[in-house]
Order: sequence, then C-alpha cells, then structure tokens
Amino acid sequence: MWNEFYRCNTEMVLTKQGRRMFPYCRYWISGLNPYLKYILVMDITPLDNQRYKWNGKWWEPAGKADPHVLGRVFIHPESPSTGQYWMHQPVSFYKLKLTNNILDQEGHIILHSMHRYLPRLHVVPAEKSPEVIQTFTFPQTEFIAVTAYQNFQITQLKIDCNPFAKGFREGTVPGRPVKDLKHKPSEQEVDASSSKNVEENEDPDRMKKLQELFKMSEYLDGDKENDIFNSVRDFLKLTKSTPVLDKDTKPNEDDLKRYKNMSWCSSAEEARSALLPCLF
DNA sequence: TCTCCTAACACCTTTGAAGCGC
DNA sequence: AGCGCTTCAAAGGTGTTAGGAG
Repeated sequence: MWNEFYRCNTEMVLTKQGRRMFPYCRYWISGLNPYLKYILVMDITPLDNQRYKWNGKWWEPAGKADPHVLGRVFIHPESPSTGQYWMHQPVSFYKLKLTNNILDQEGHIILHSMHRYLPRLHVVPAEKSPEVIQTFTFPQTEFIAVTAYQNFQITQLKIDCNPFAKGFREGTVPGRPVKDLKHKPSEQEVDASSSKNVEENEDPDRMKKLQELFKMSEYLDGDKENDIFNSVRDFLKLTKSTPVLDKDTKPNEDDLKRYKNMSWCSSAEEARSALLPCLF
C-alpha cells in the first residue's frame, strides 16, 4: 500500500485537532531479545530544508522550509513490552495523529503544510542506556504534509483504500458521499447460492470490488483472529464462491469450523496470501 | 487573483453498553 | 452468576465544499 501511494507522492492531511495518517505505519519487528523490555517510539523528520508547491502536475520546491517543531514523538501505547511481545505480531501506529497547530496541547506530532517528511521508528531498550536506541526508516513512507489534497490520484487512492472514506467510492455524487454502498446481499442474491453464481461471476465490477476488499484487509492487525476471520467471511460474502452464508448472512456451524481452521492464519498477511490467488 | 487554510457537513466504521437467552 | 450473542447509539474518522485570510 505504501509503495502504491509512494508512486503518486503520498500526501497526509494536517488538521488543527489532529488527523490520523493513512496509510499508517505498521512494522514487523525481529531480532529483539524476547525477554528484555522495549519501548517503541515513532517520530517524523523533515526530509529536506525546502517547502513545496503543487503546480498542478507535480511537486516543486517553493522556498525555504519553516523550522521543524522538535520534541514531538509518539510512544506506542503498549510500551514497554517484551521483545517476544513486539515480535509475535505486527506493531501498528494507527493512533498517531498529525497536526499543523503549533500550540497543540494533545501531544500530536506537529508538522508544516507543504513540507516533505519521513516517519522513523525507534526501538528503545527499556532498561539500558539511551545510546543503544536503534532507528529505522523506510523510504516509501515519505510524504508531503498538506491541509487539503493536491493530487487527485492521492485522493482517489485514499478513497479506494481507507474504510472510513467508503462513502466517497464509485457511484458517489461529486462532493457528497453516497448512501449505503455497503454490499448487502438482496433476497435474490442470497437465494442464489449455486446456480446464479456463474452469472454473478460475470459482473464486470466484481473483480474491482474484490480488489478493494483485499486492499482493506491489508490494514487489519495480525493478532486479531476475528478481524482475519471477518475479512475472510466478507470476502466469501462478496464472491459468493461457496454457500457459506445463510439467509441472515451468518456462516453456518460447519463453515464456521472450516474457516476457523483457517487459523492457518496466524496473521492477516497469511490470510491475504491465501486469498491472493482468488483475486488476481 | 491566487494559494493555502478552516469549519461545517454527510456518511462511514468502530466501540462499548445494554439487553437477552442459555 | 457467567458467558456469548445481538442491537443500538455515541464517538470518532473520512473527503468535500464554501468561504476566509493573506
């Protein structure tokens, strides 16, 4: 997902009250001592000393940067935890918020609009001196902070990928979210557990919808089996590739067991890998 | 006139409390 | 009493838009 945004030059919206990042940062961590405690910290650093402007096609330098506001970091709320804890699941920083309010009292990370930034992850041993802090950065997570989206491609990607922006997806009247785009199977669809599948598989929008779901599932935390299961269930609901759902769109007991056995999925990553061949 | 920022808006998901049956 | 499930409302996360500031 980050790579996809990176290709279009990622933008992150800043608001006075604080805005979450999307995509947010999620890390698989390895190589820690499983018995030692660590604190995970994120901050965001300027990539250069320039401000930028959008010329309608691309970002171009537009003068000297405003001074960076130092000292704002986001400590992962589950810190400190053992290395074993951090390594057994991906670590998400989805609660981190960005603001352009230099008087912010909420502890959000303060950035300047129209400047380029790069998130950094710091792994801090809880019981050792600070000089053994390890810092990690990933070039594809760089972004330009904005107060309103400039590049339409970025807006479209956000809408396509962020569940909270679902109201703006295809079929939307420009400027106004569409009512209830959620795919609720109609009576007809539910009744057609087998013979109608062939017909529905020919729906030209089907593959697009599945790909959207796939993208959304990427943002589930790996430790939440229910999330994974729901993702699988939603997937099956959407594909109707197997009569998993009863008329109330609940899986029956057998199917439940069958897909619970997909605790093949110790992570969302595995769930997605399993679903991948079905989608592409 | 232009660029950038802000607040209000409608729609969405998430979360947690309440109610219910077993 | 405890558990699991469902329902529902509130809280909070989205991009869009109009209008304001400089």
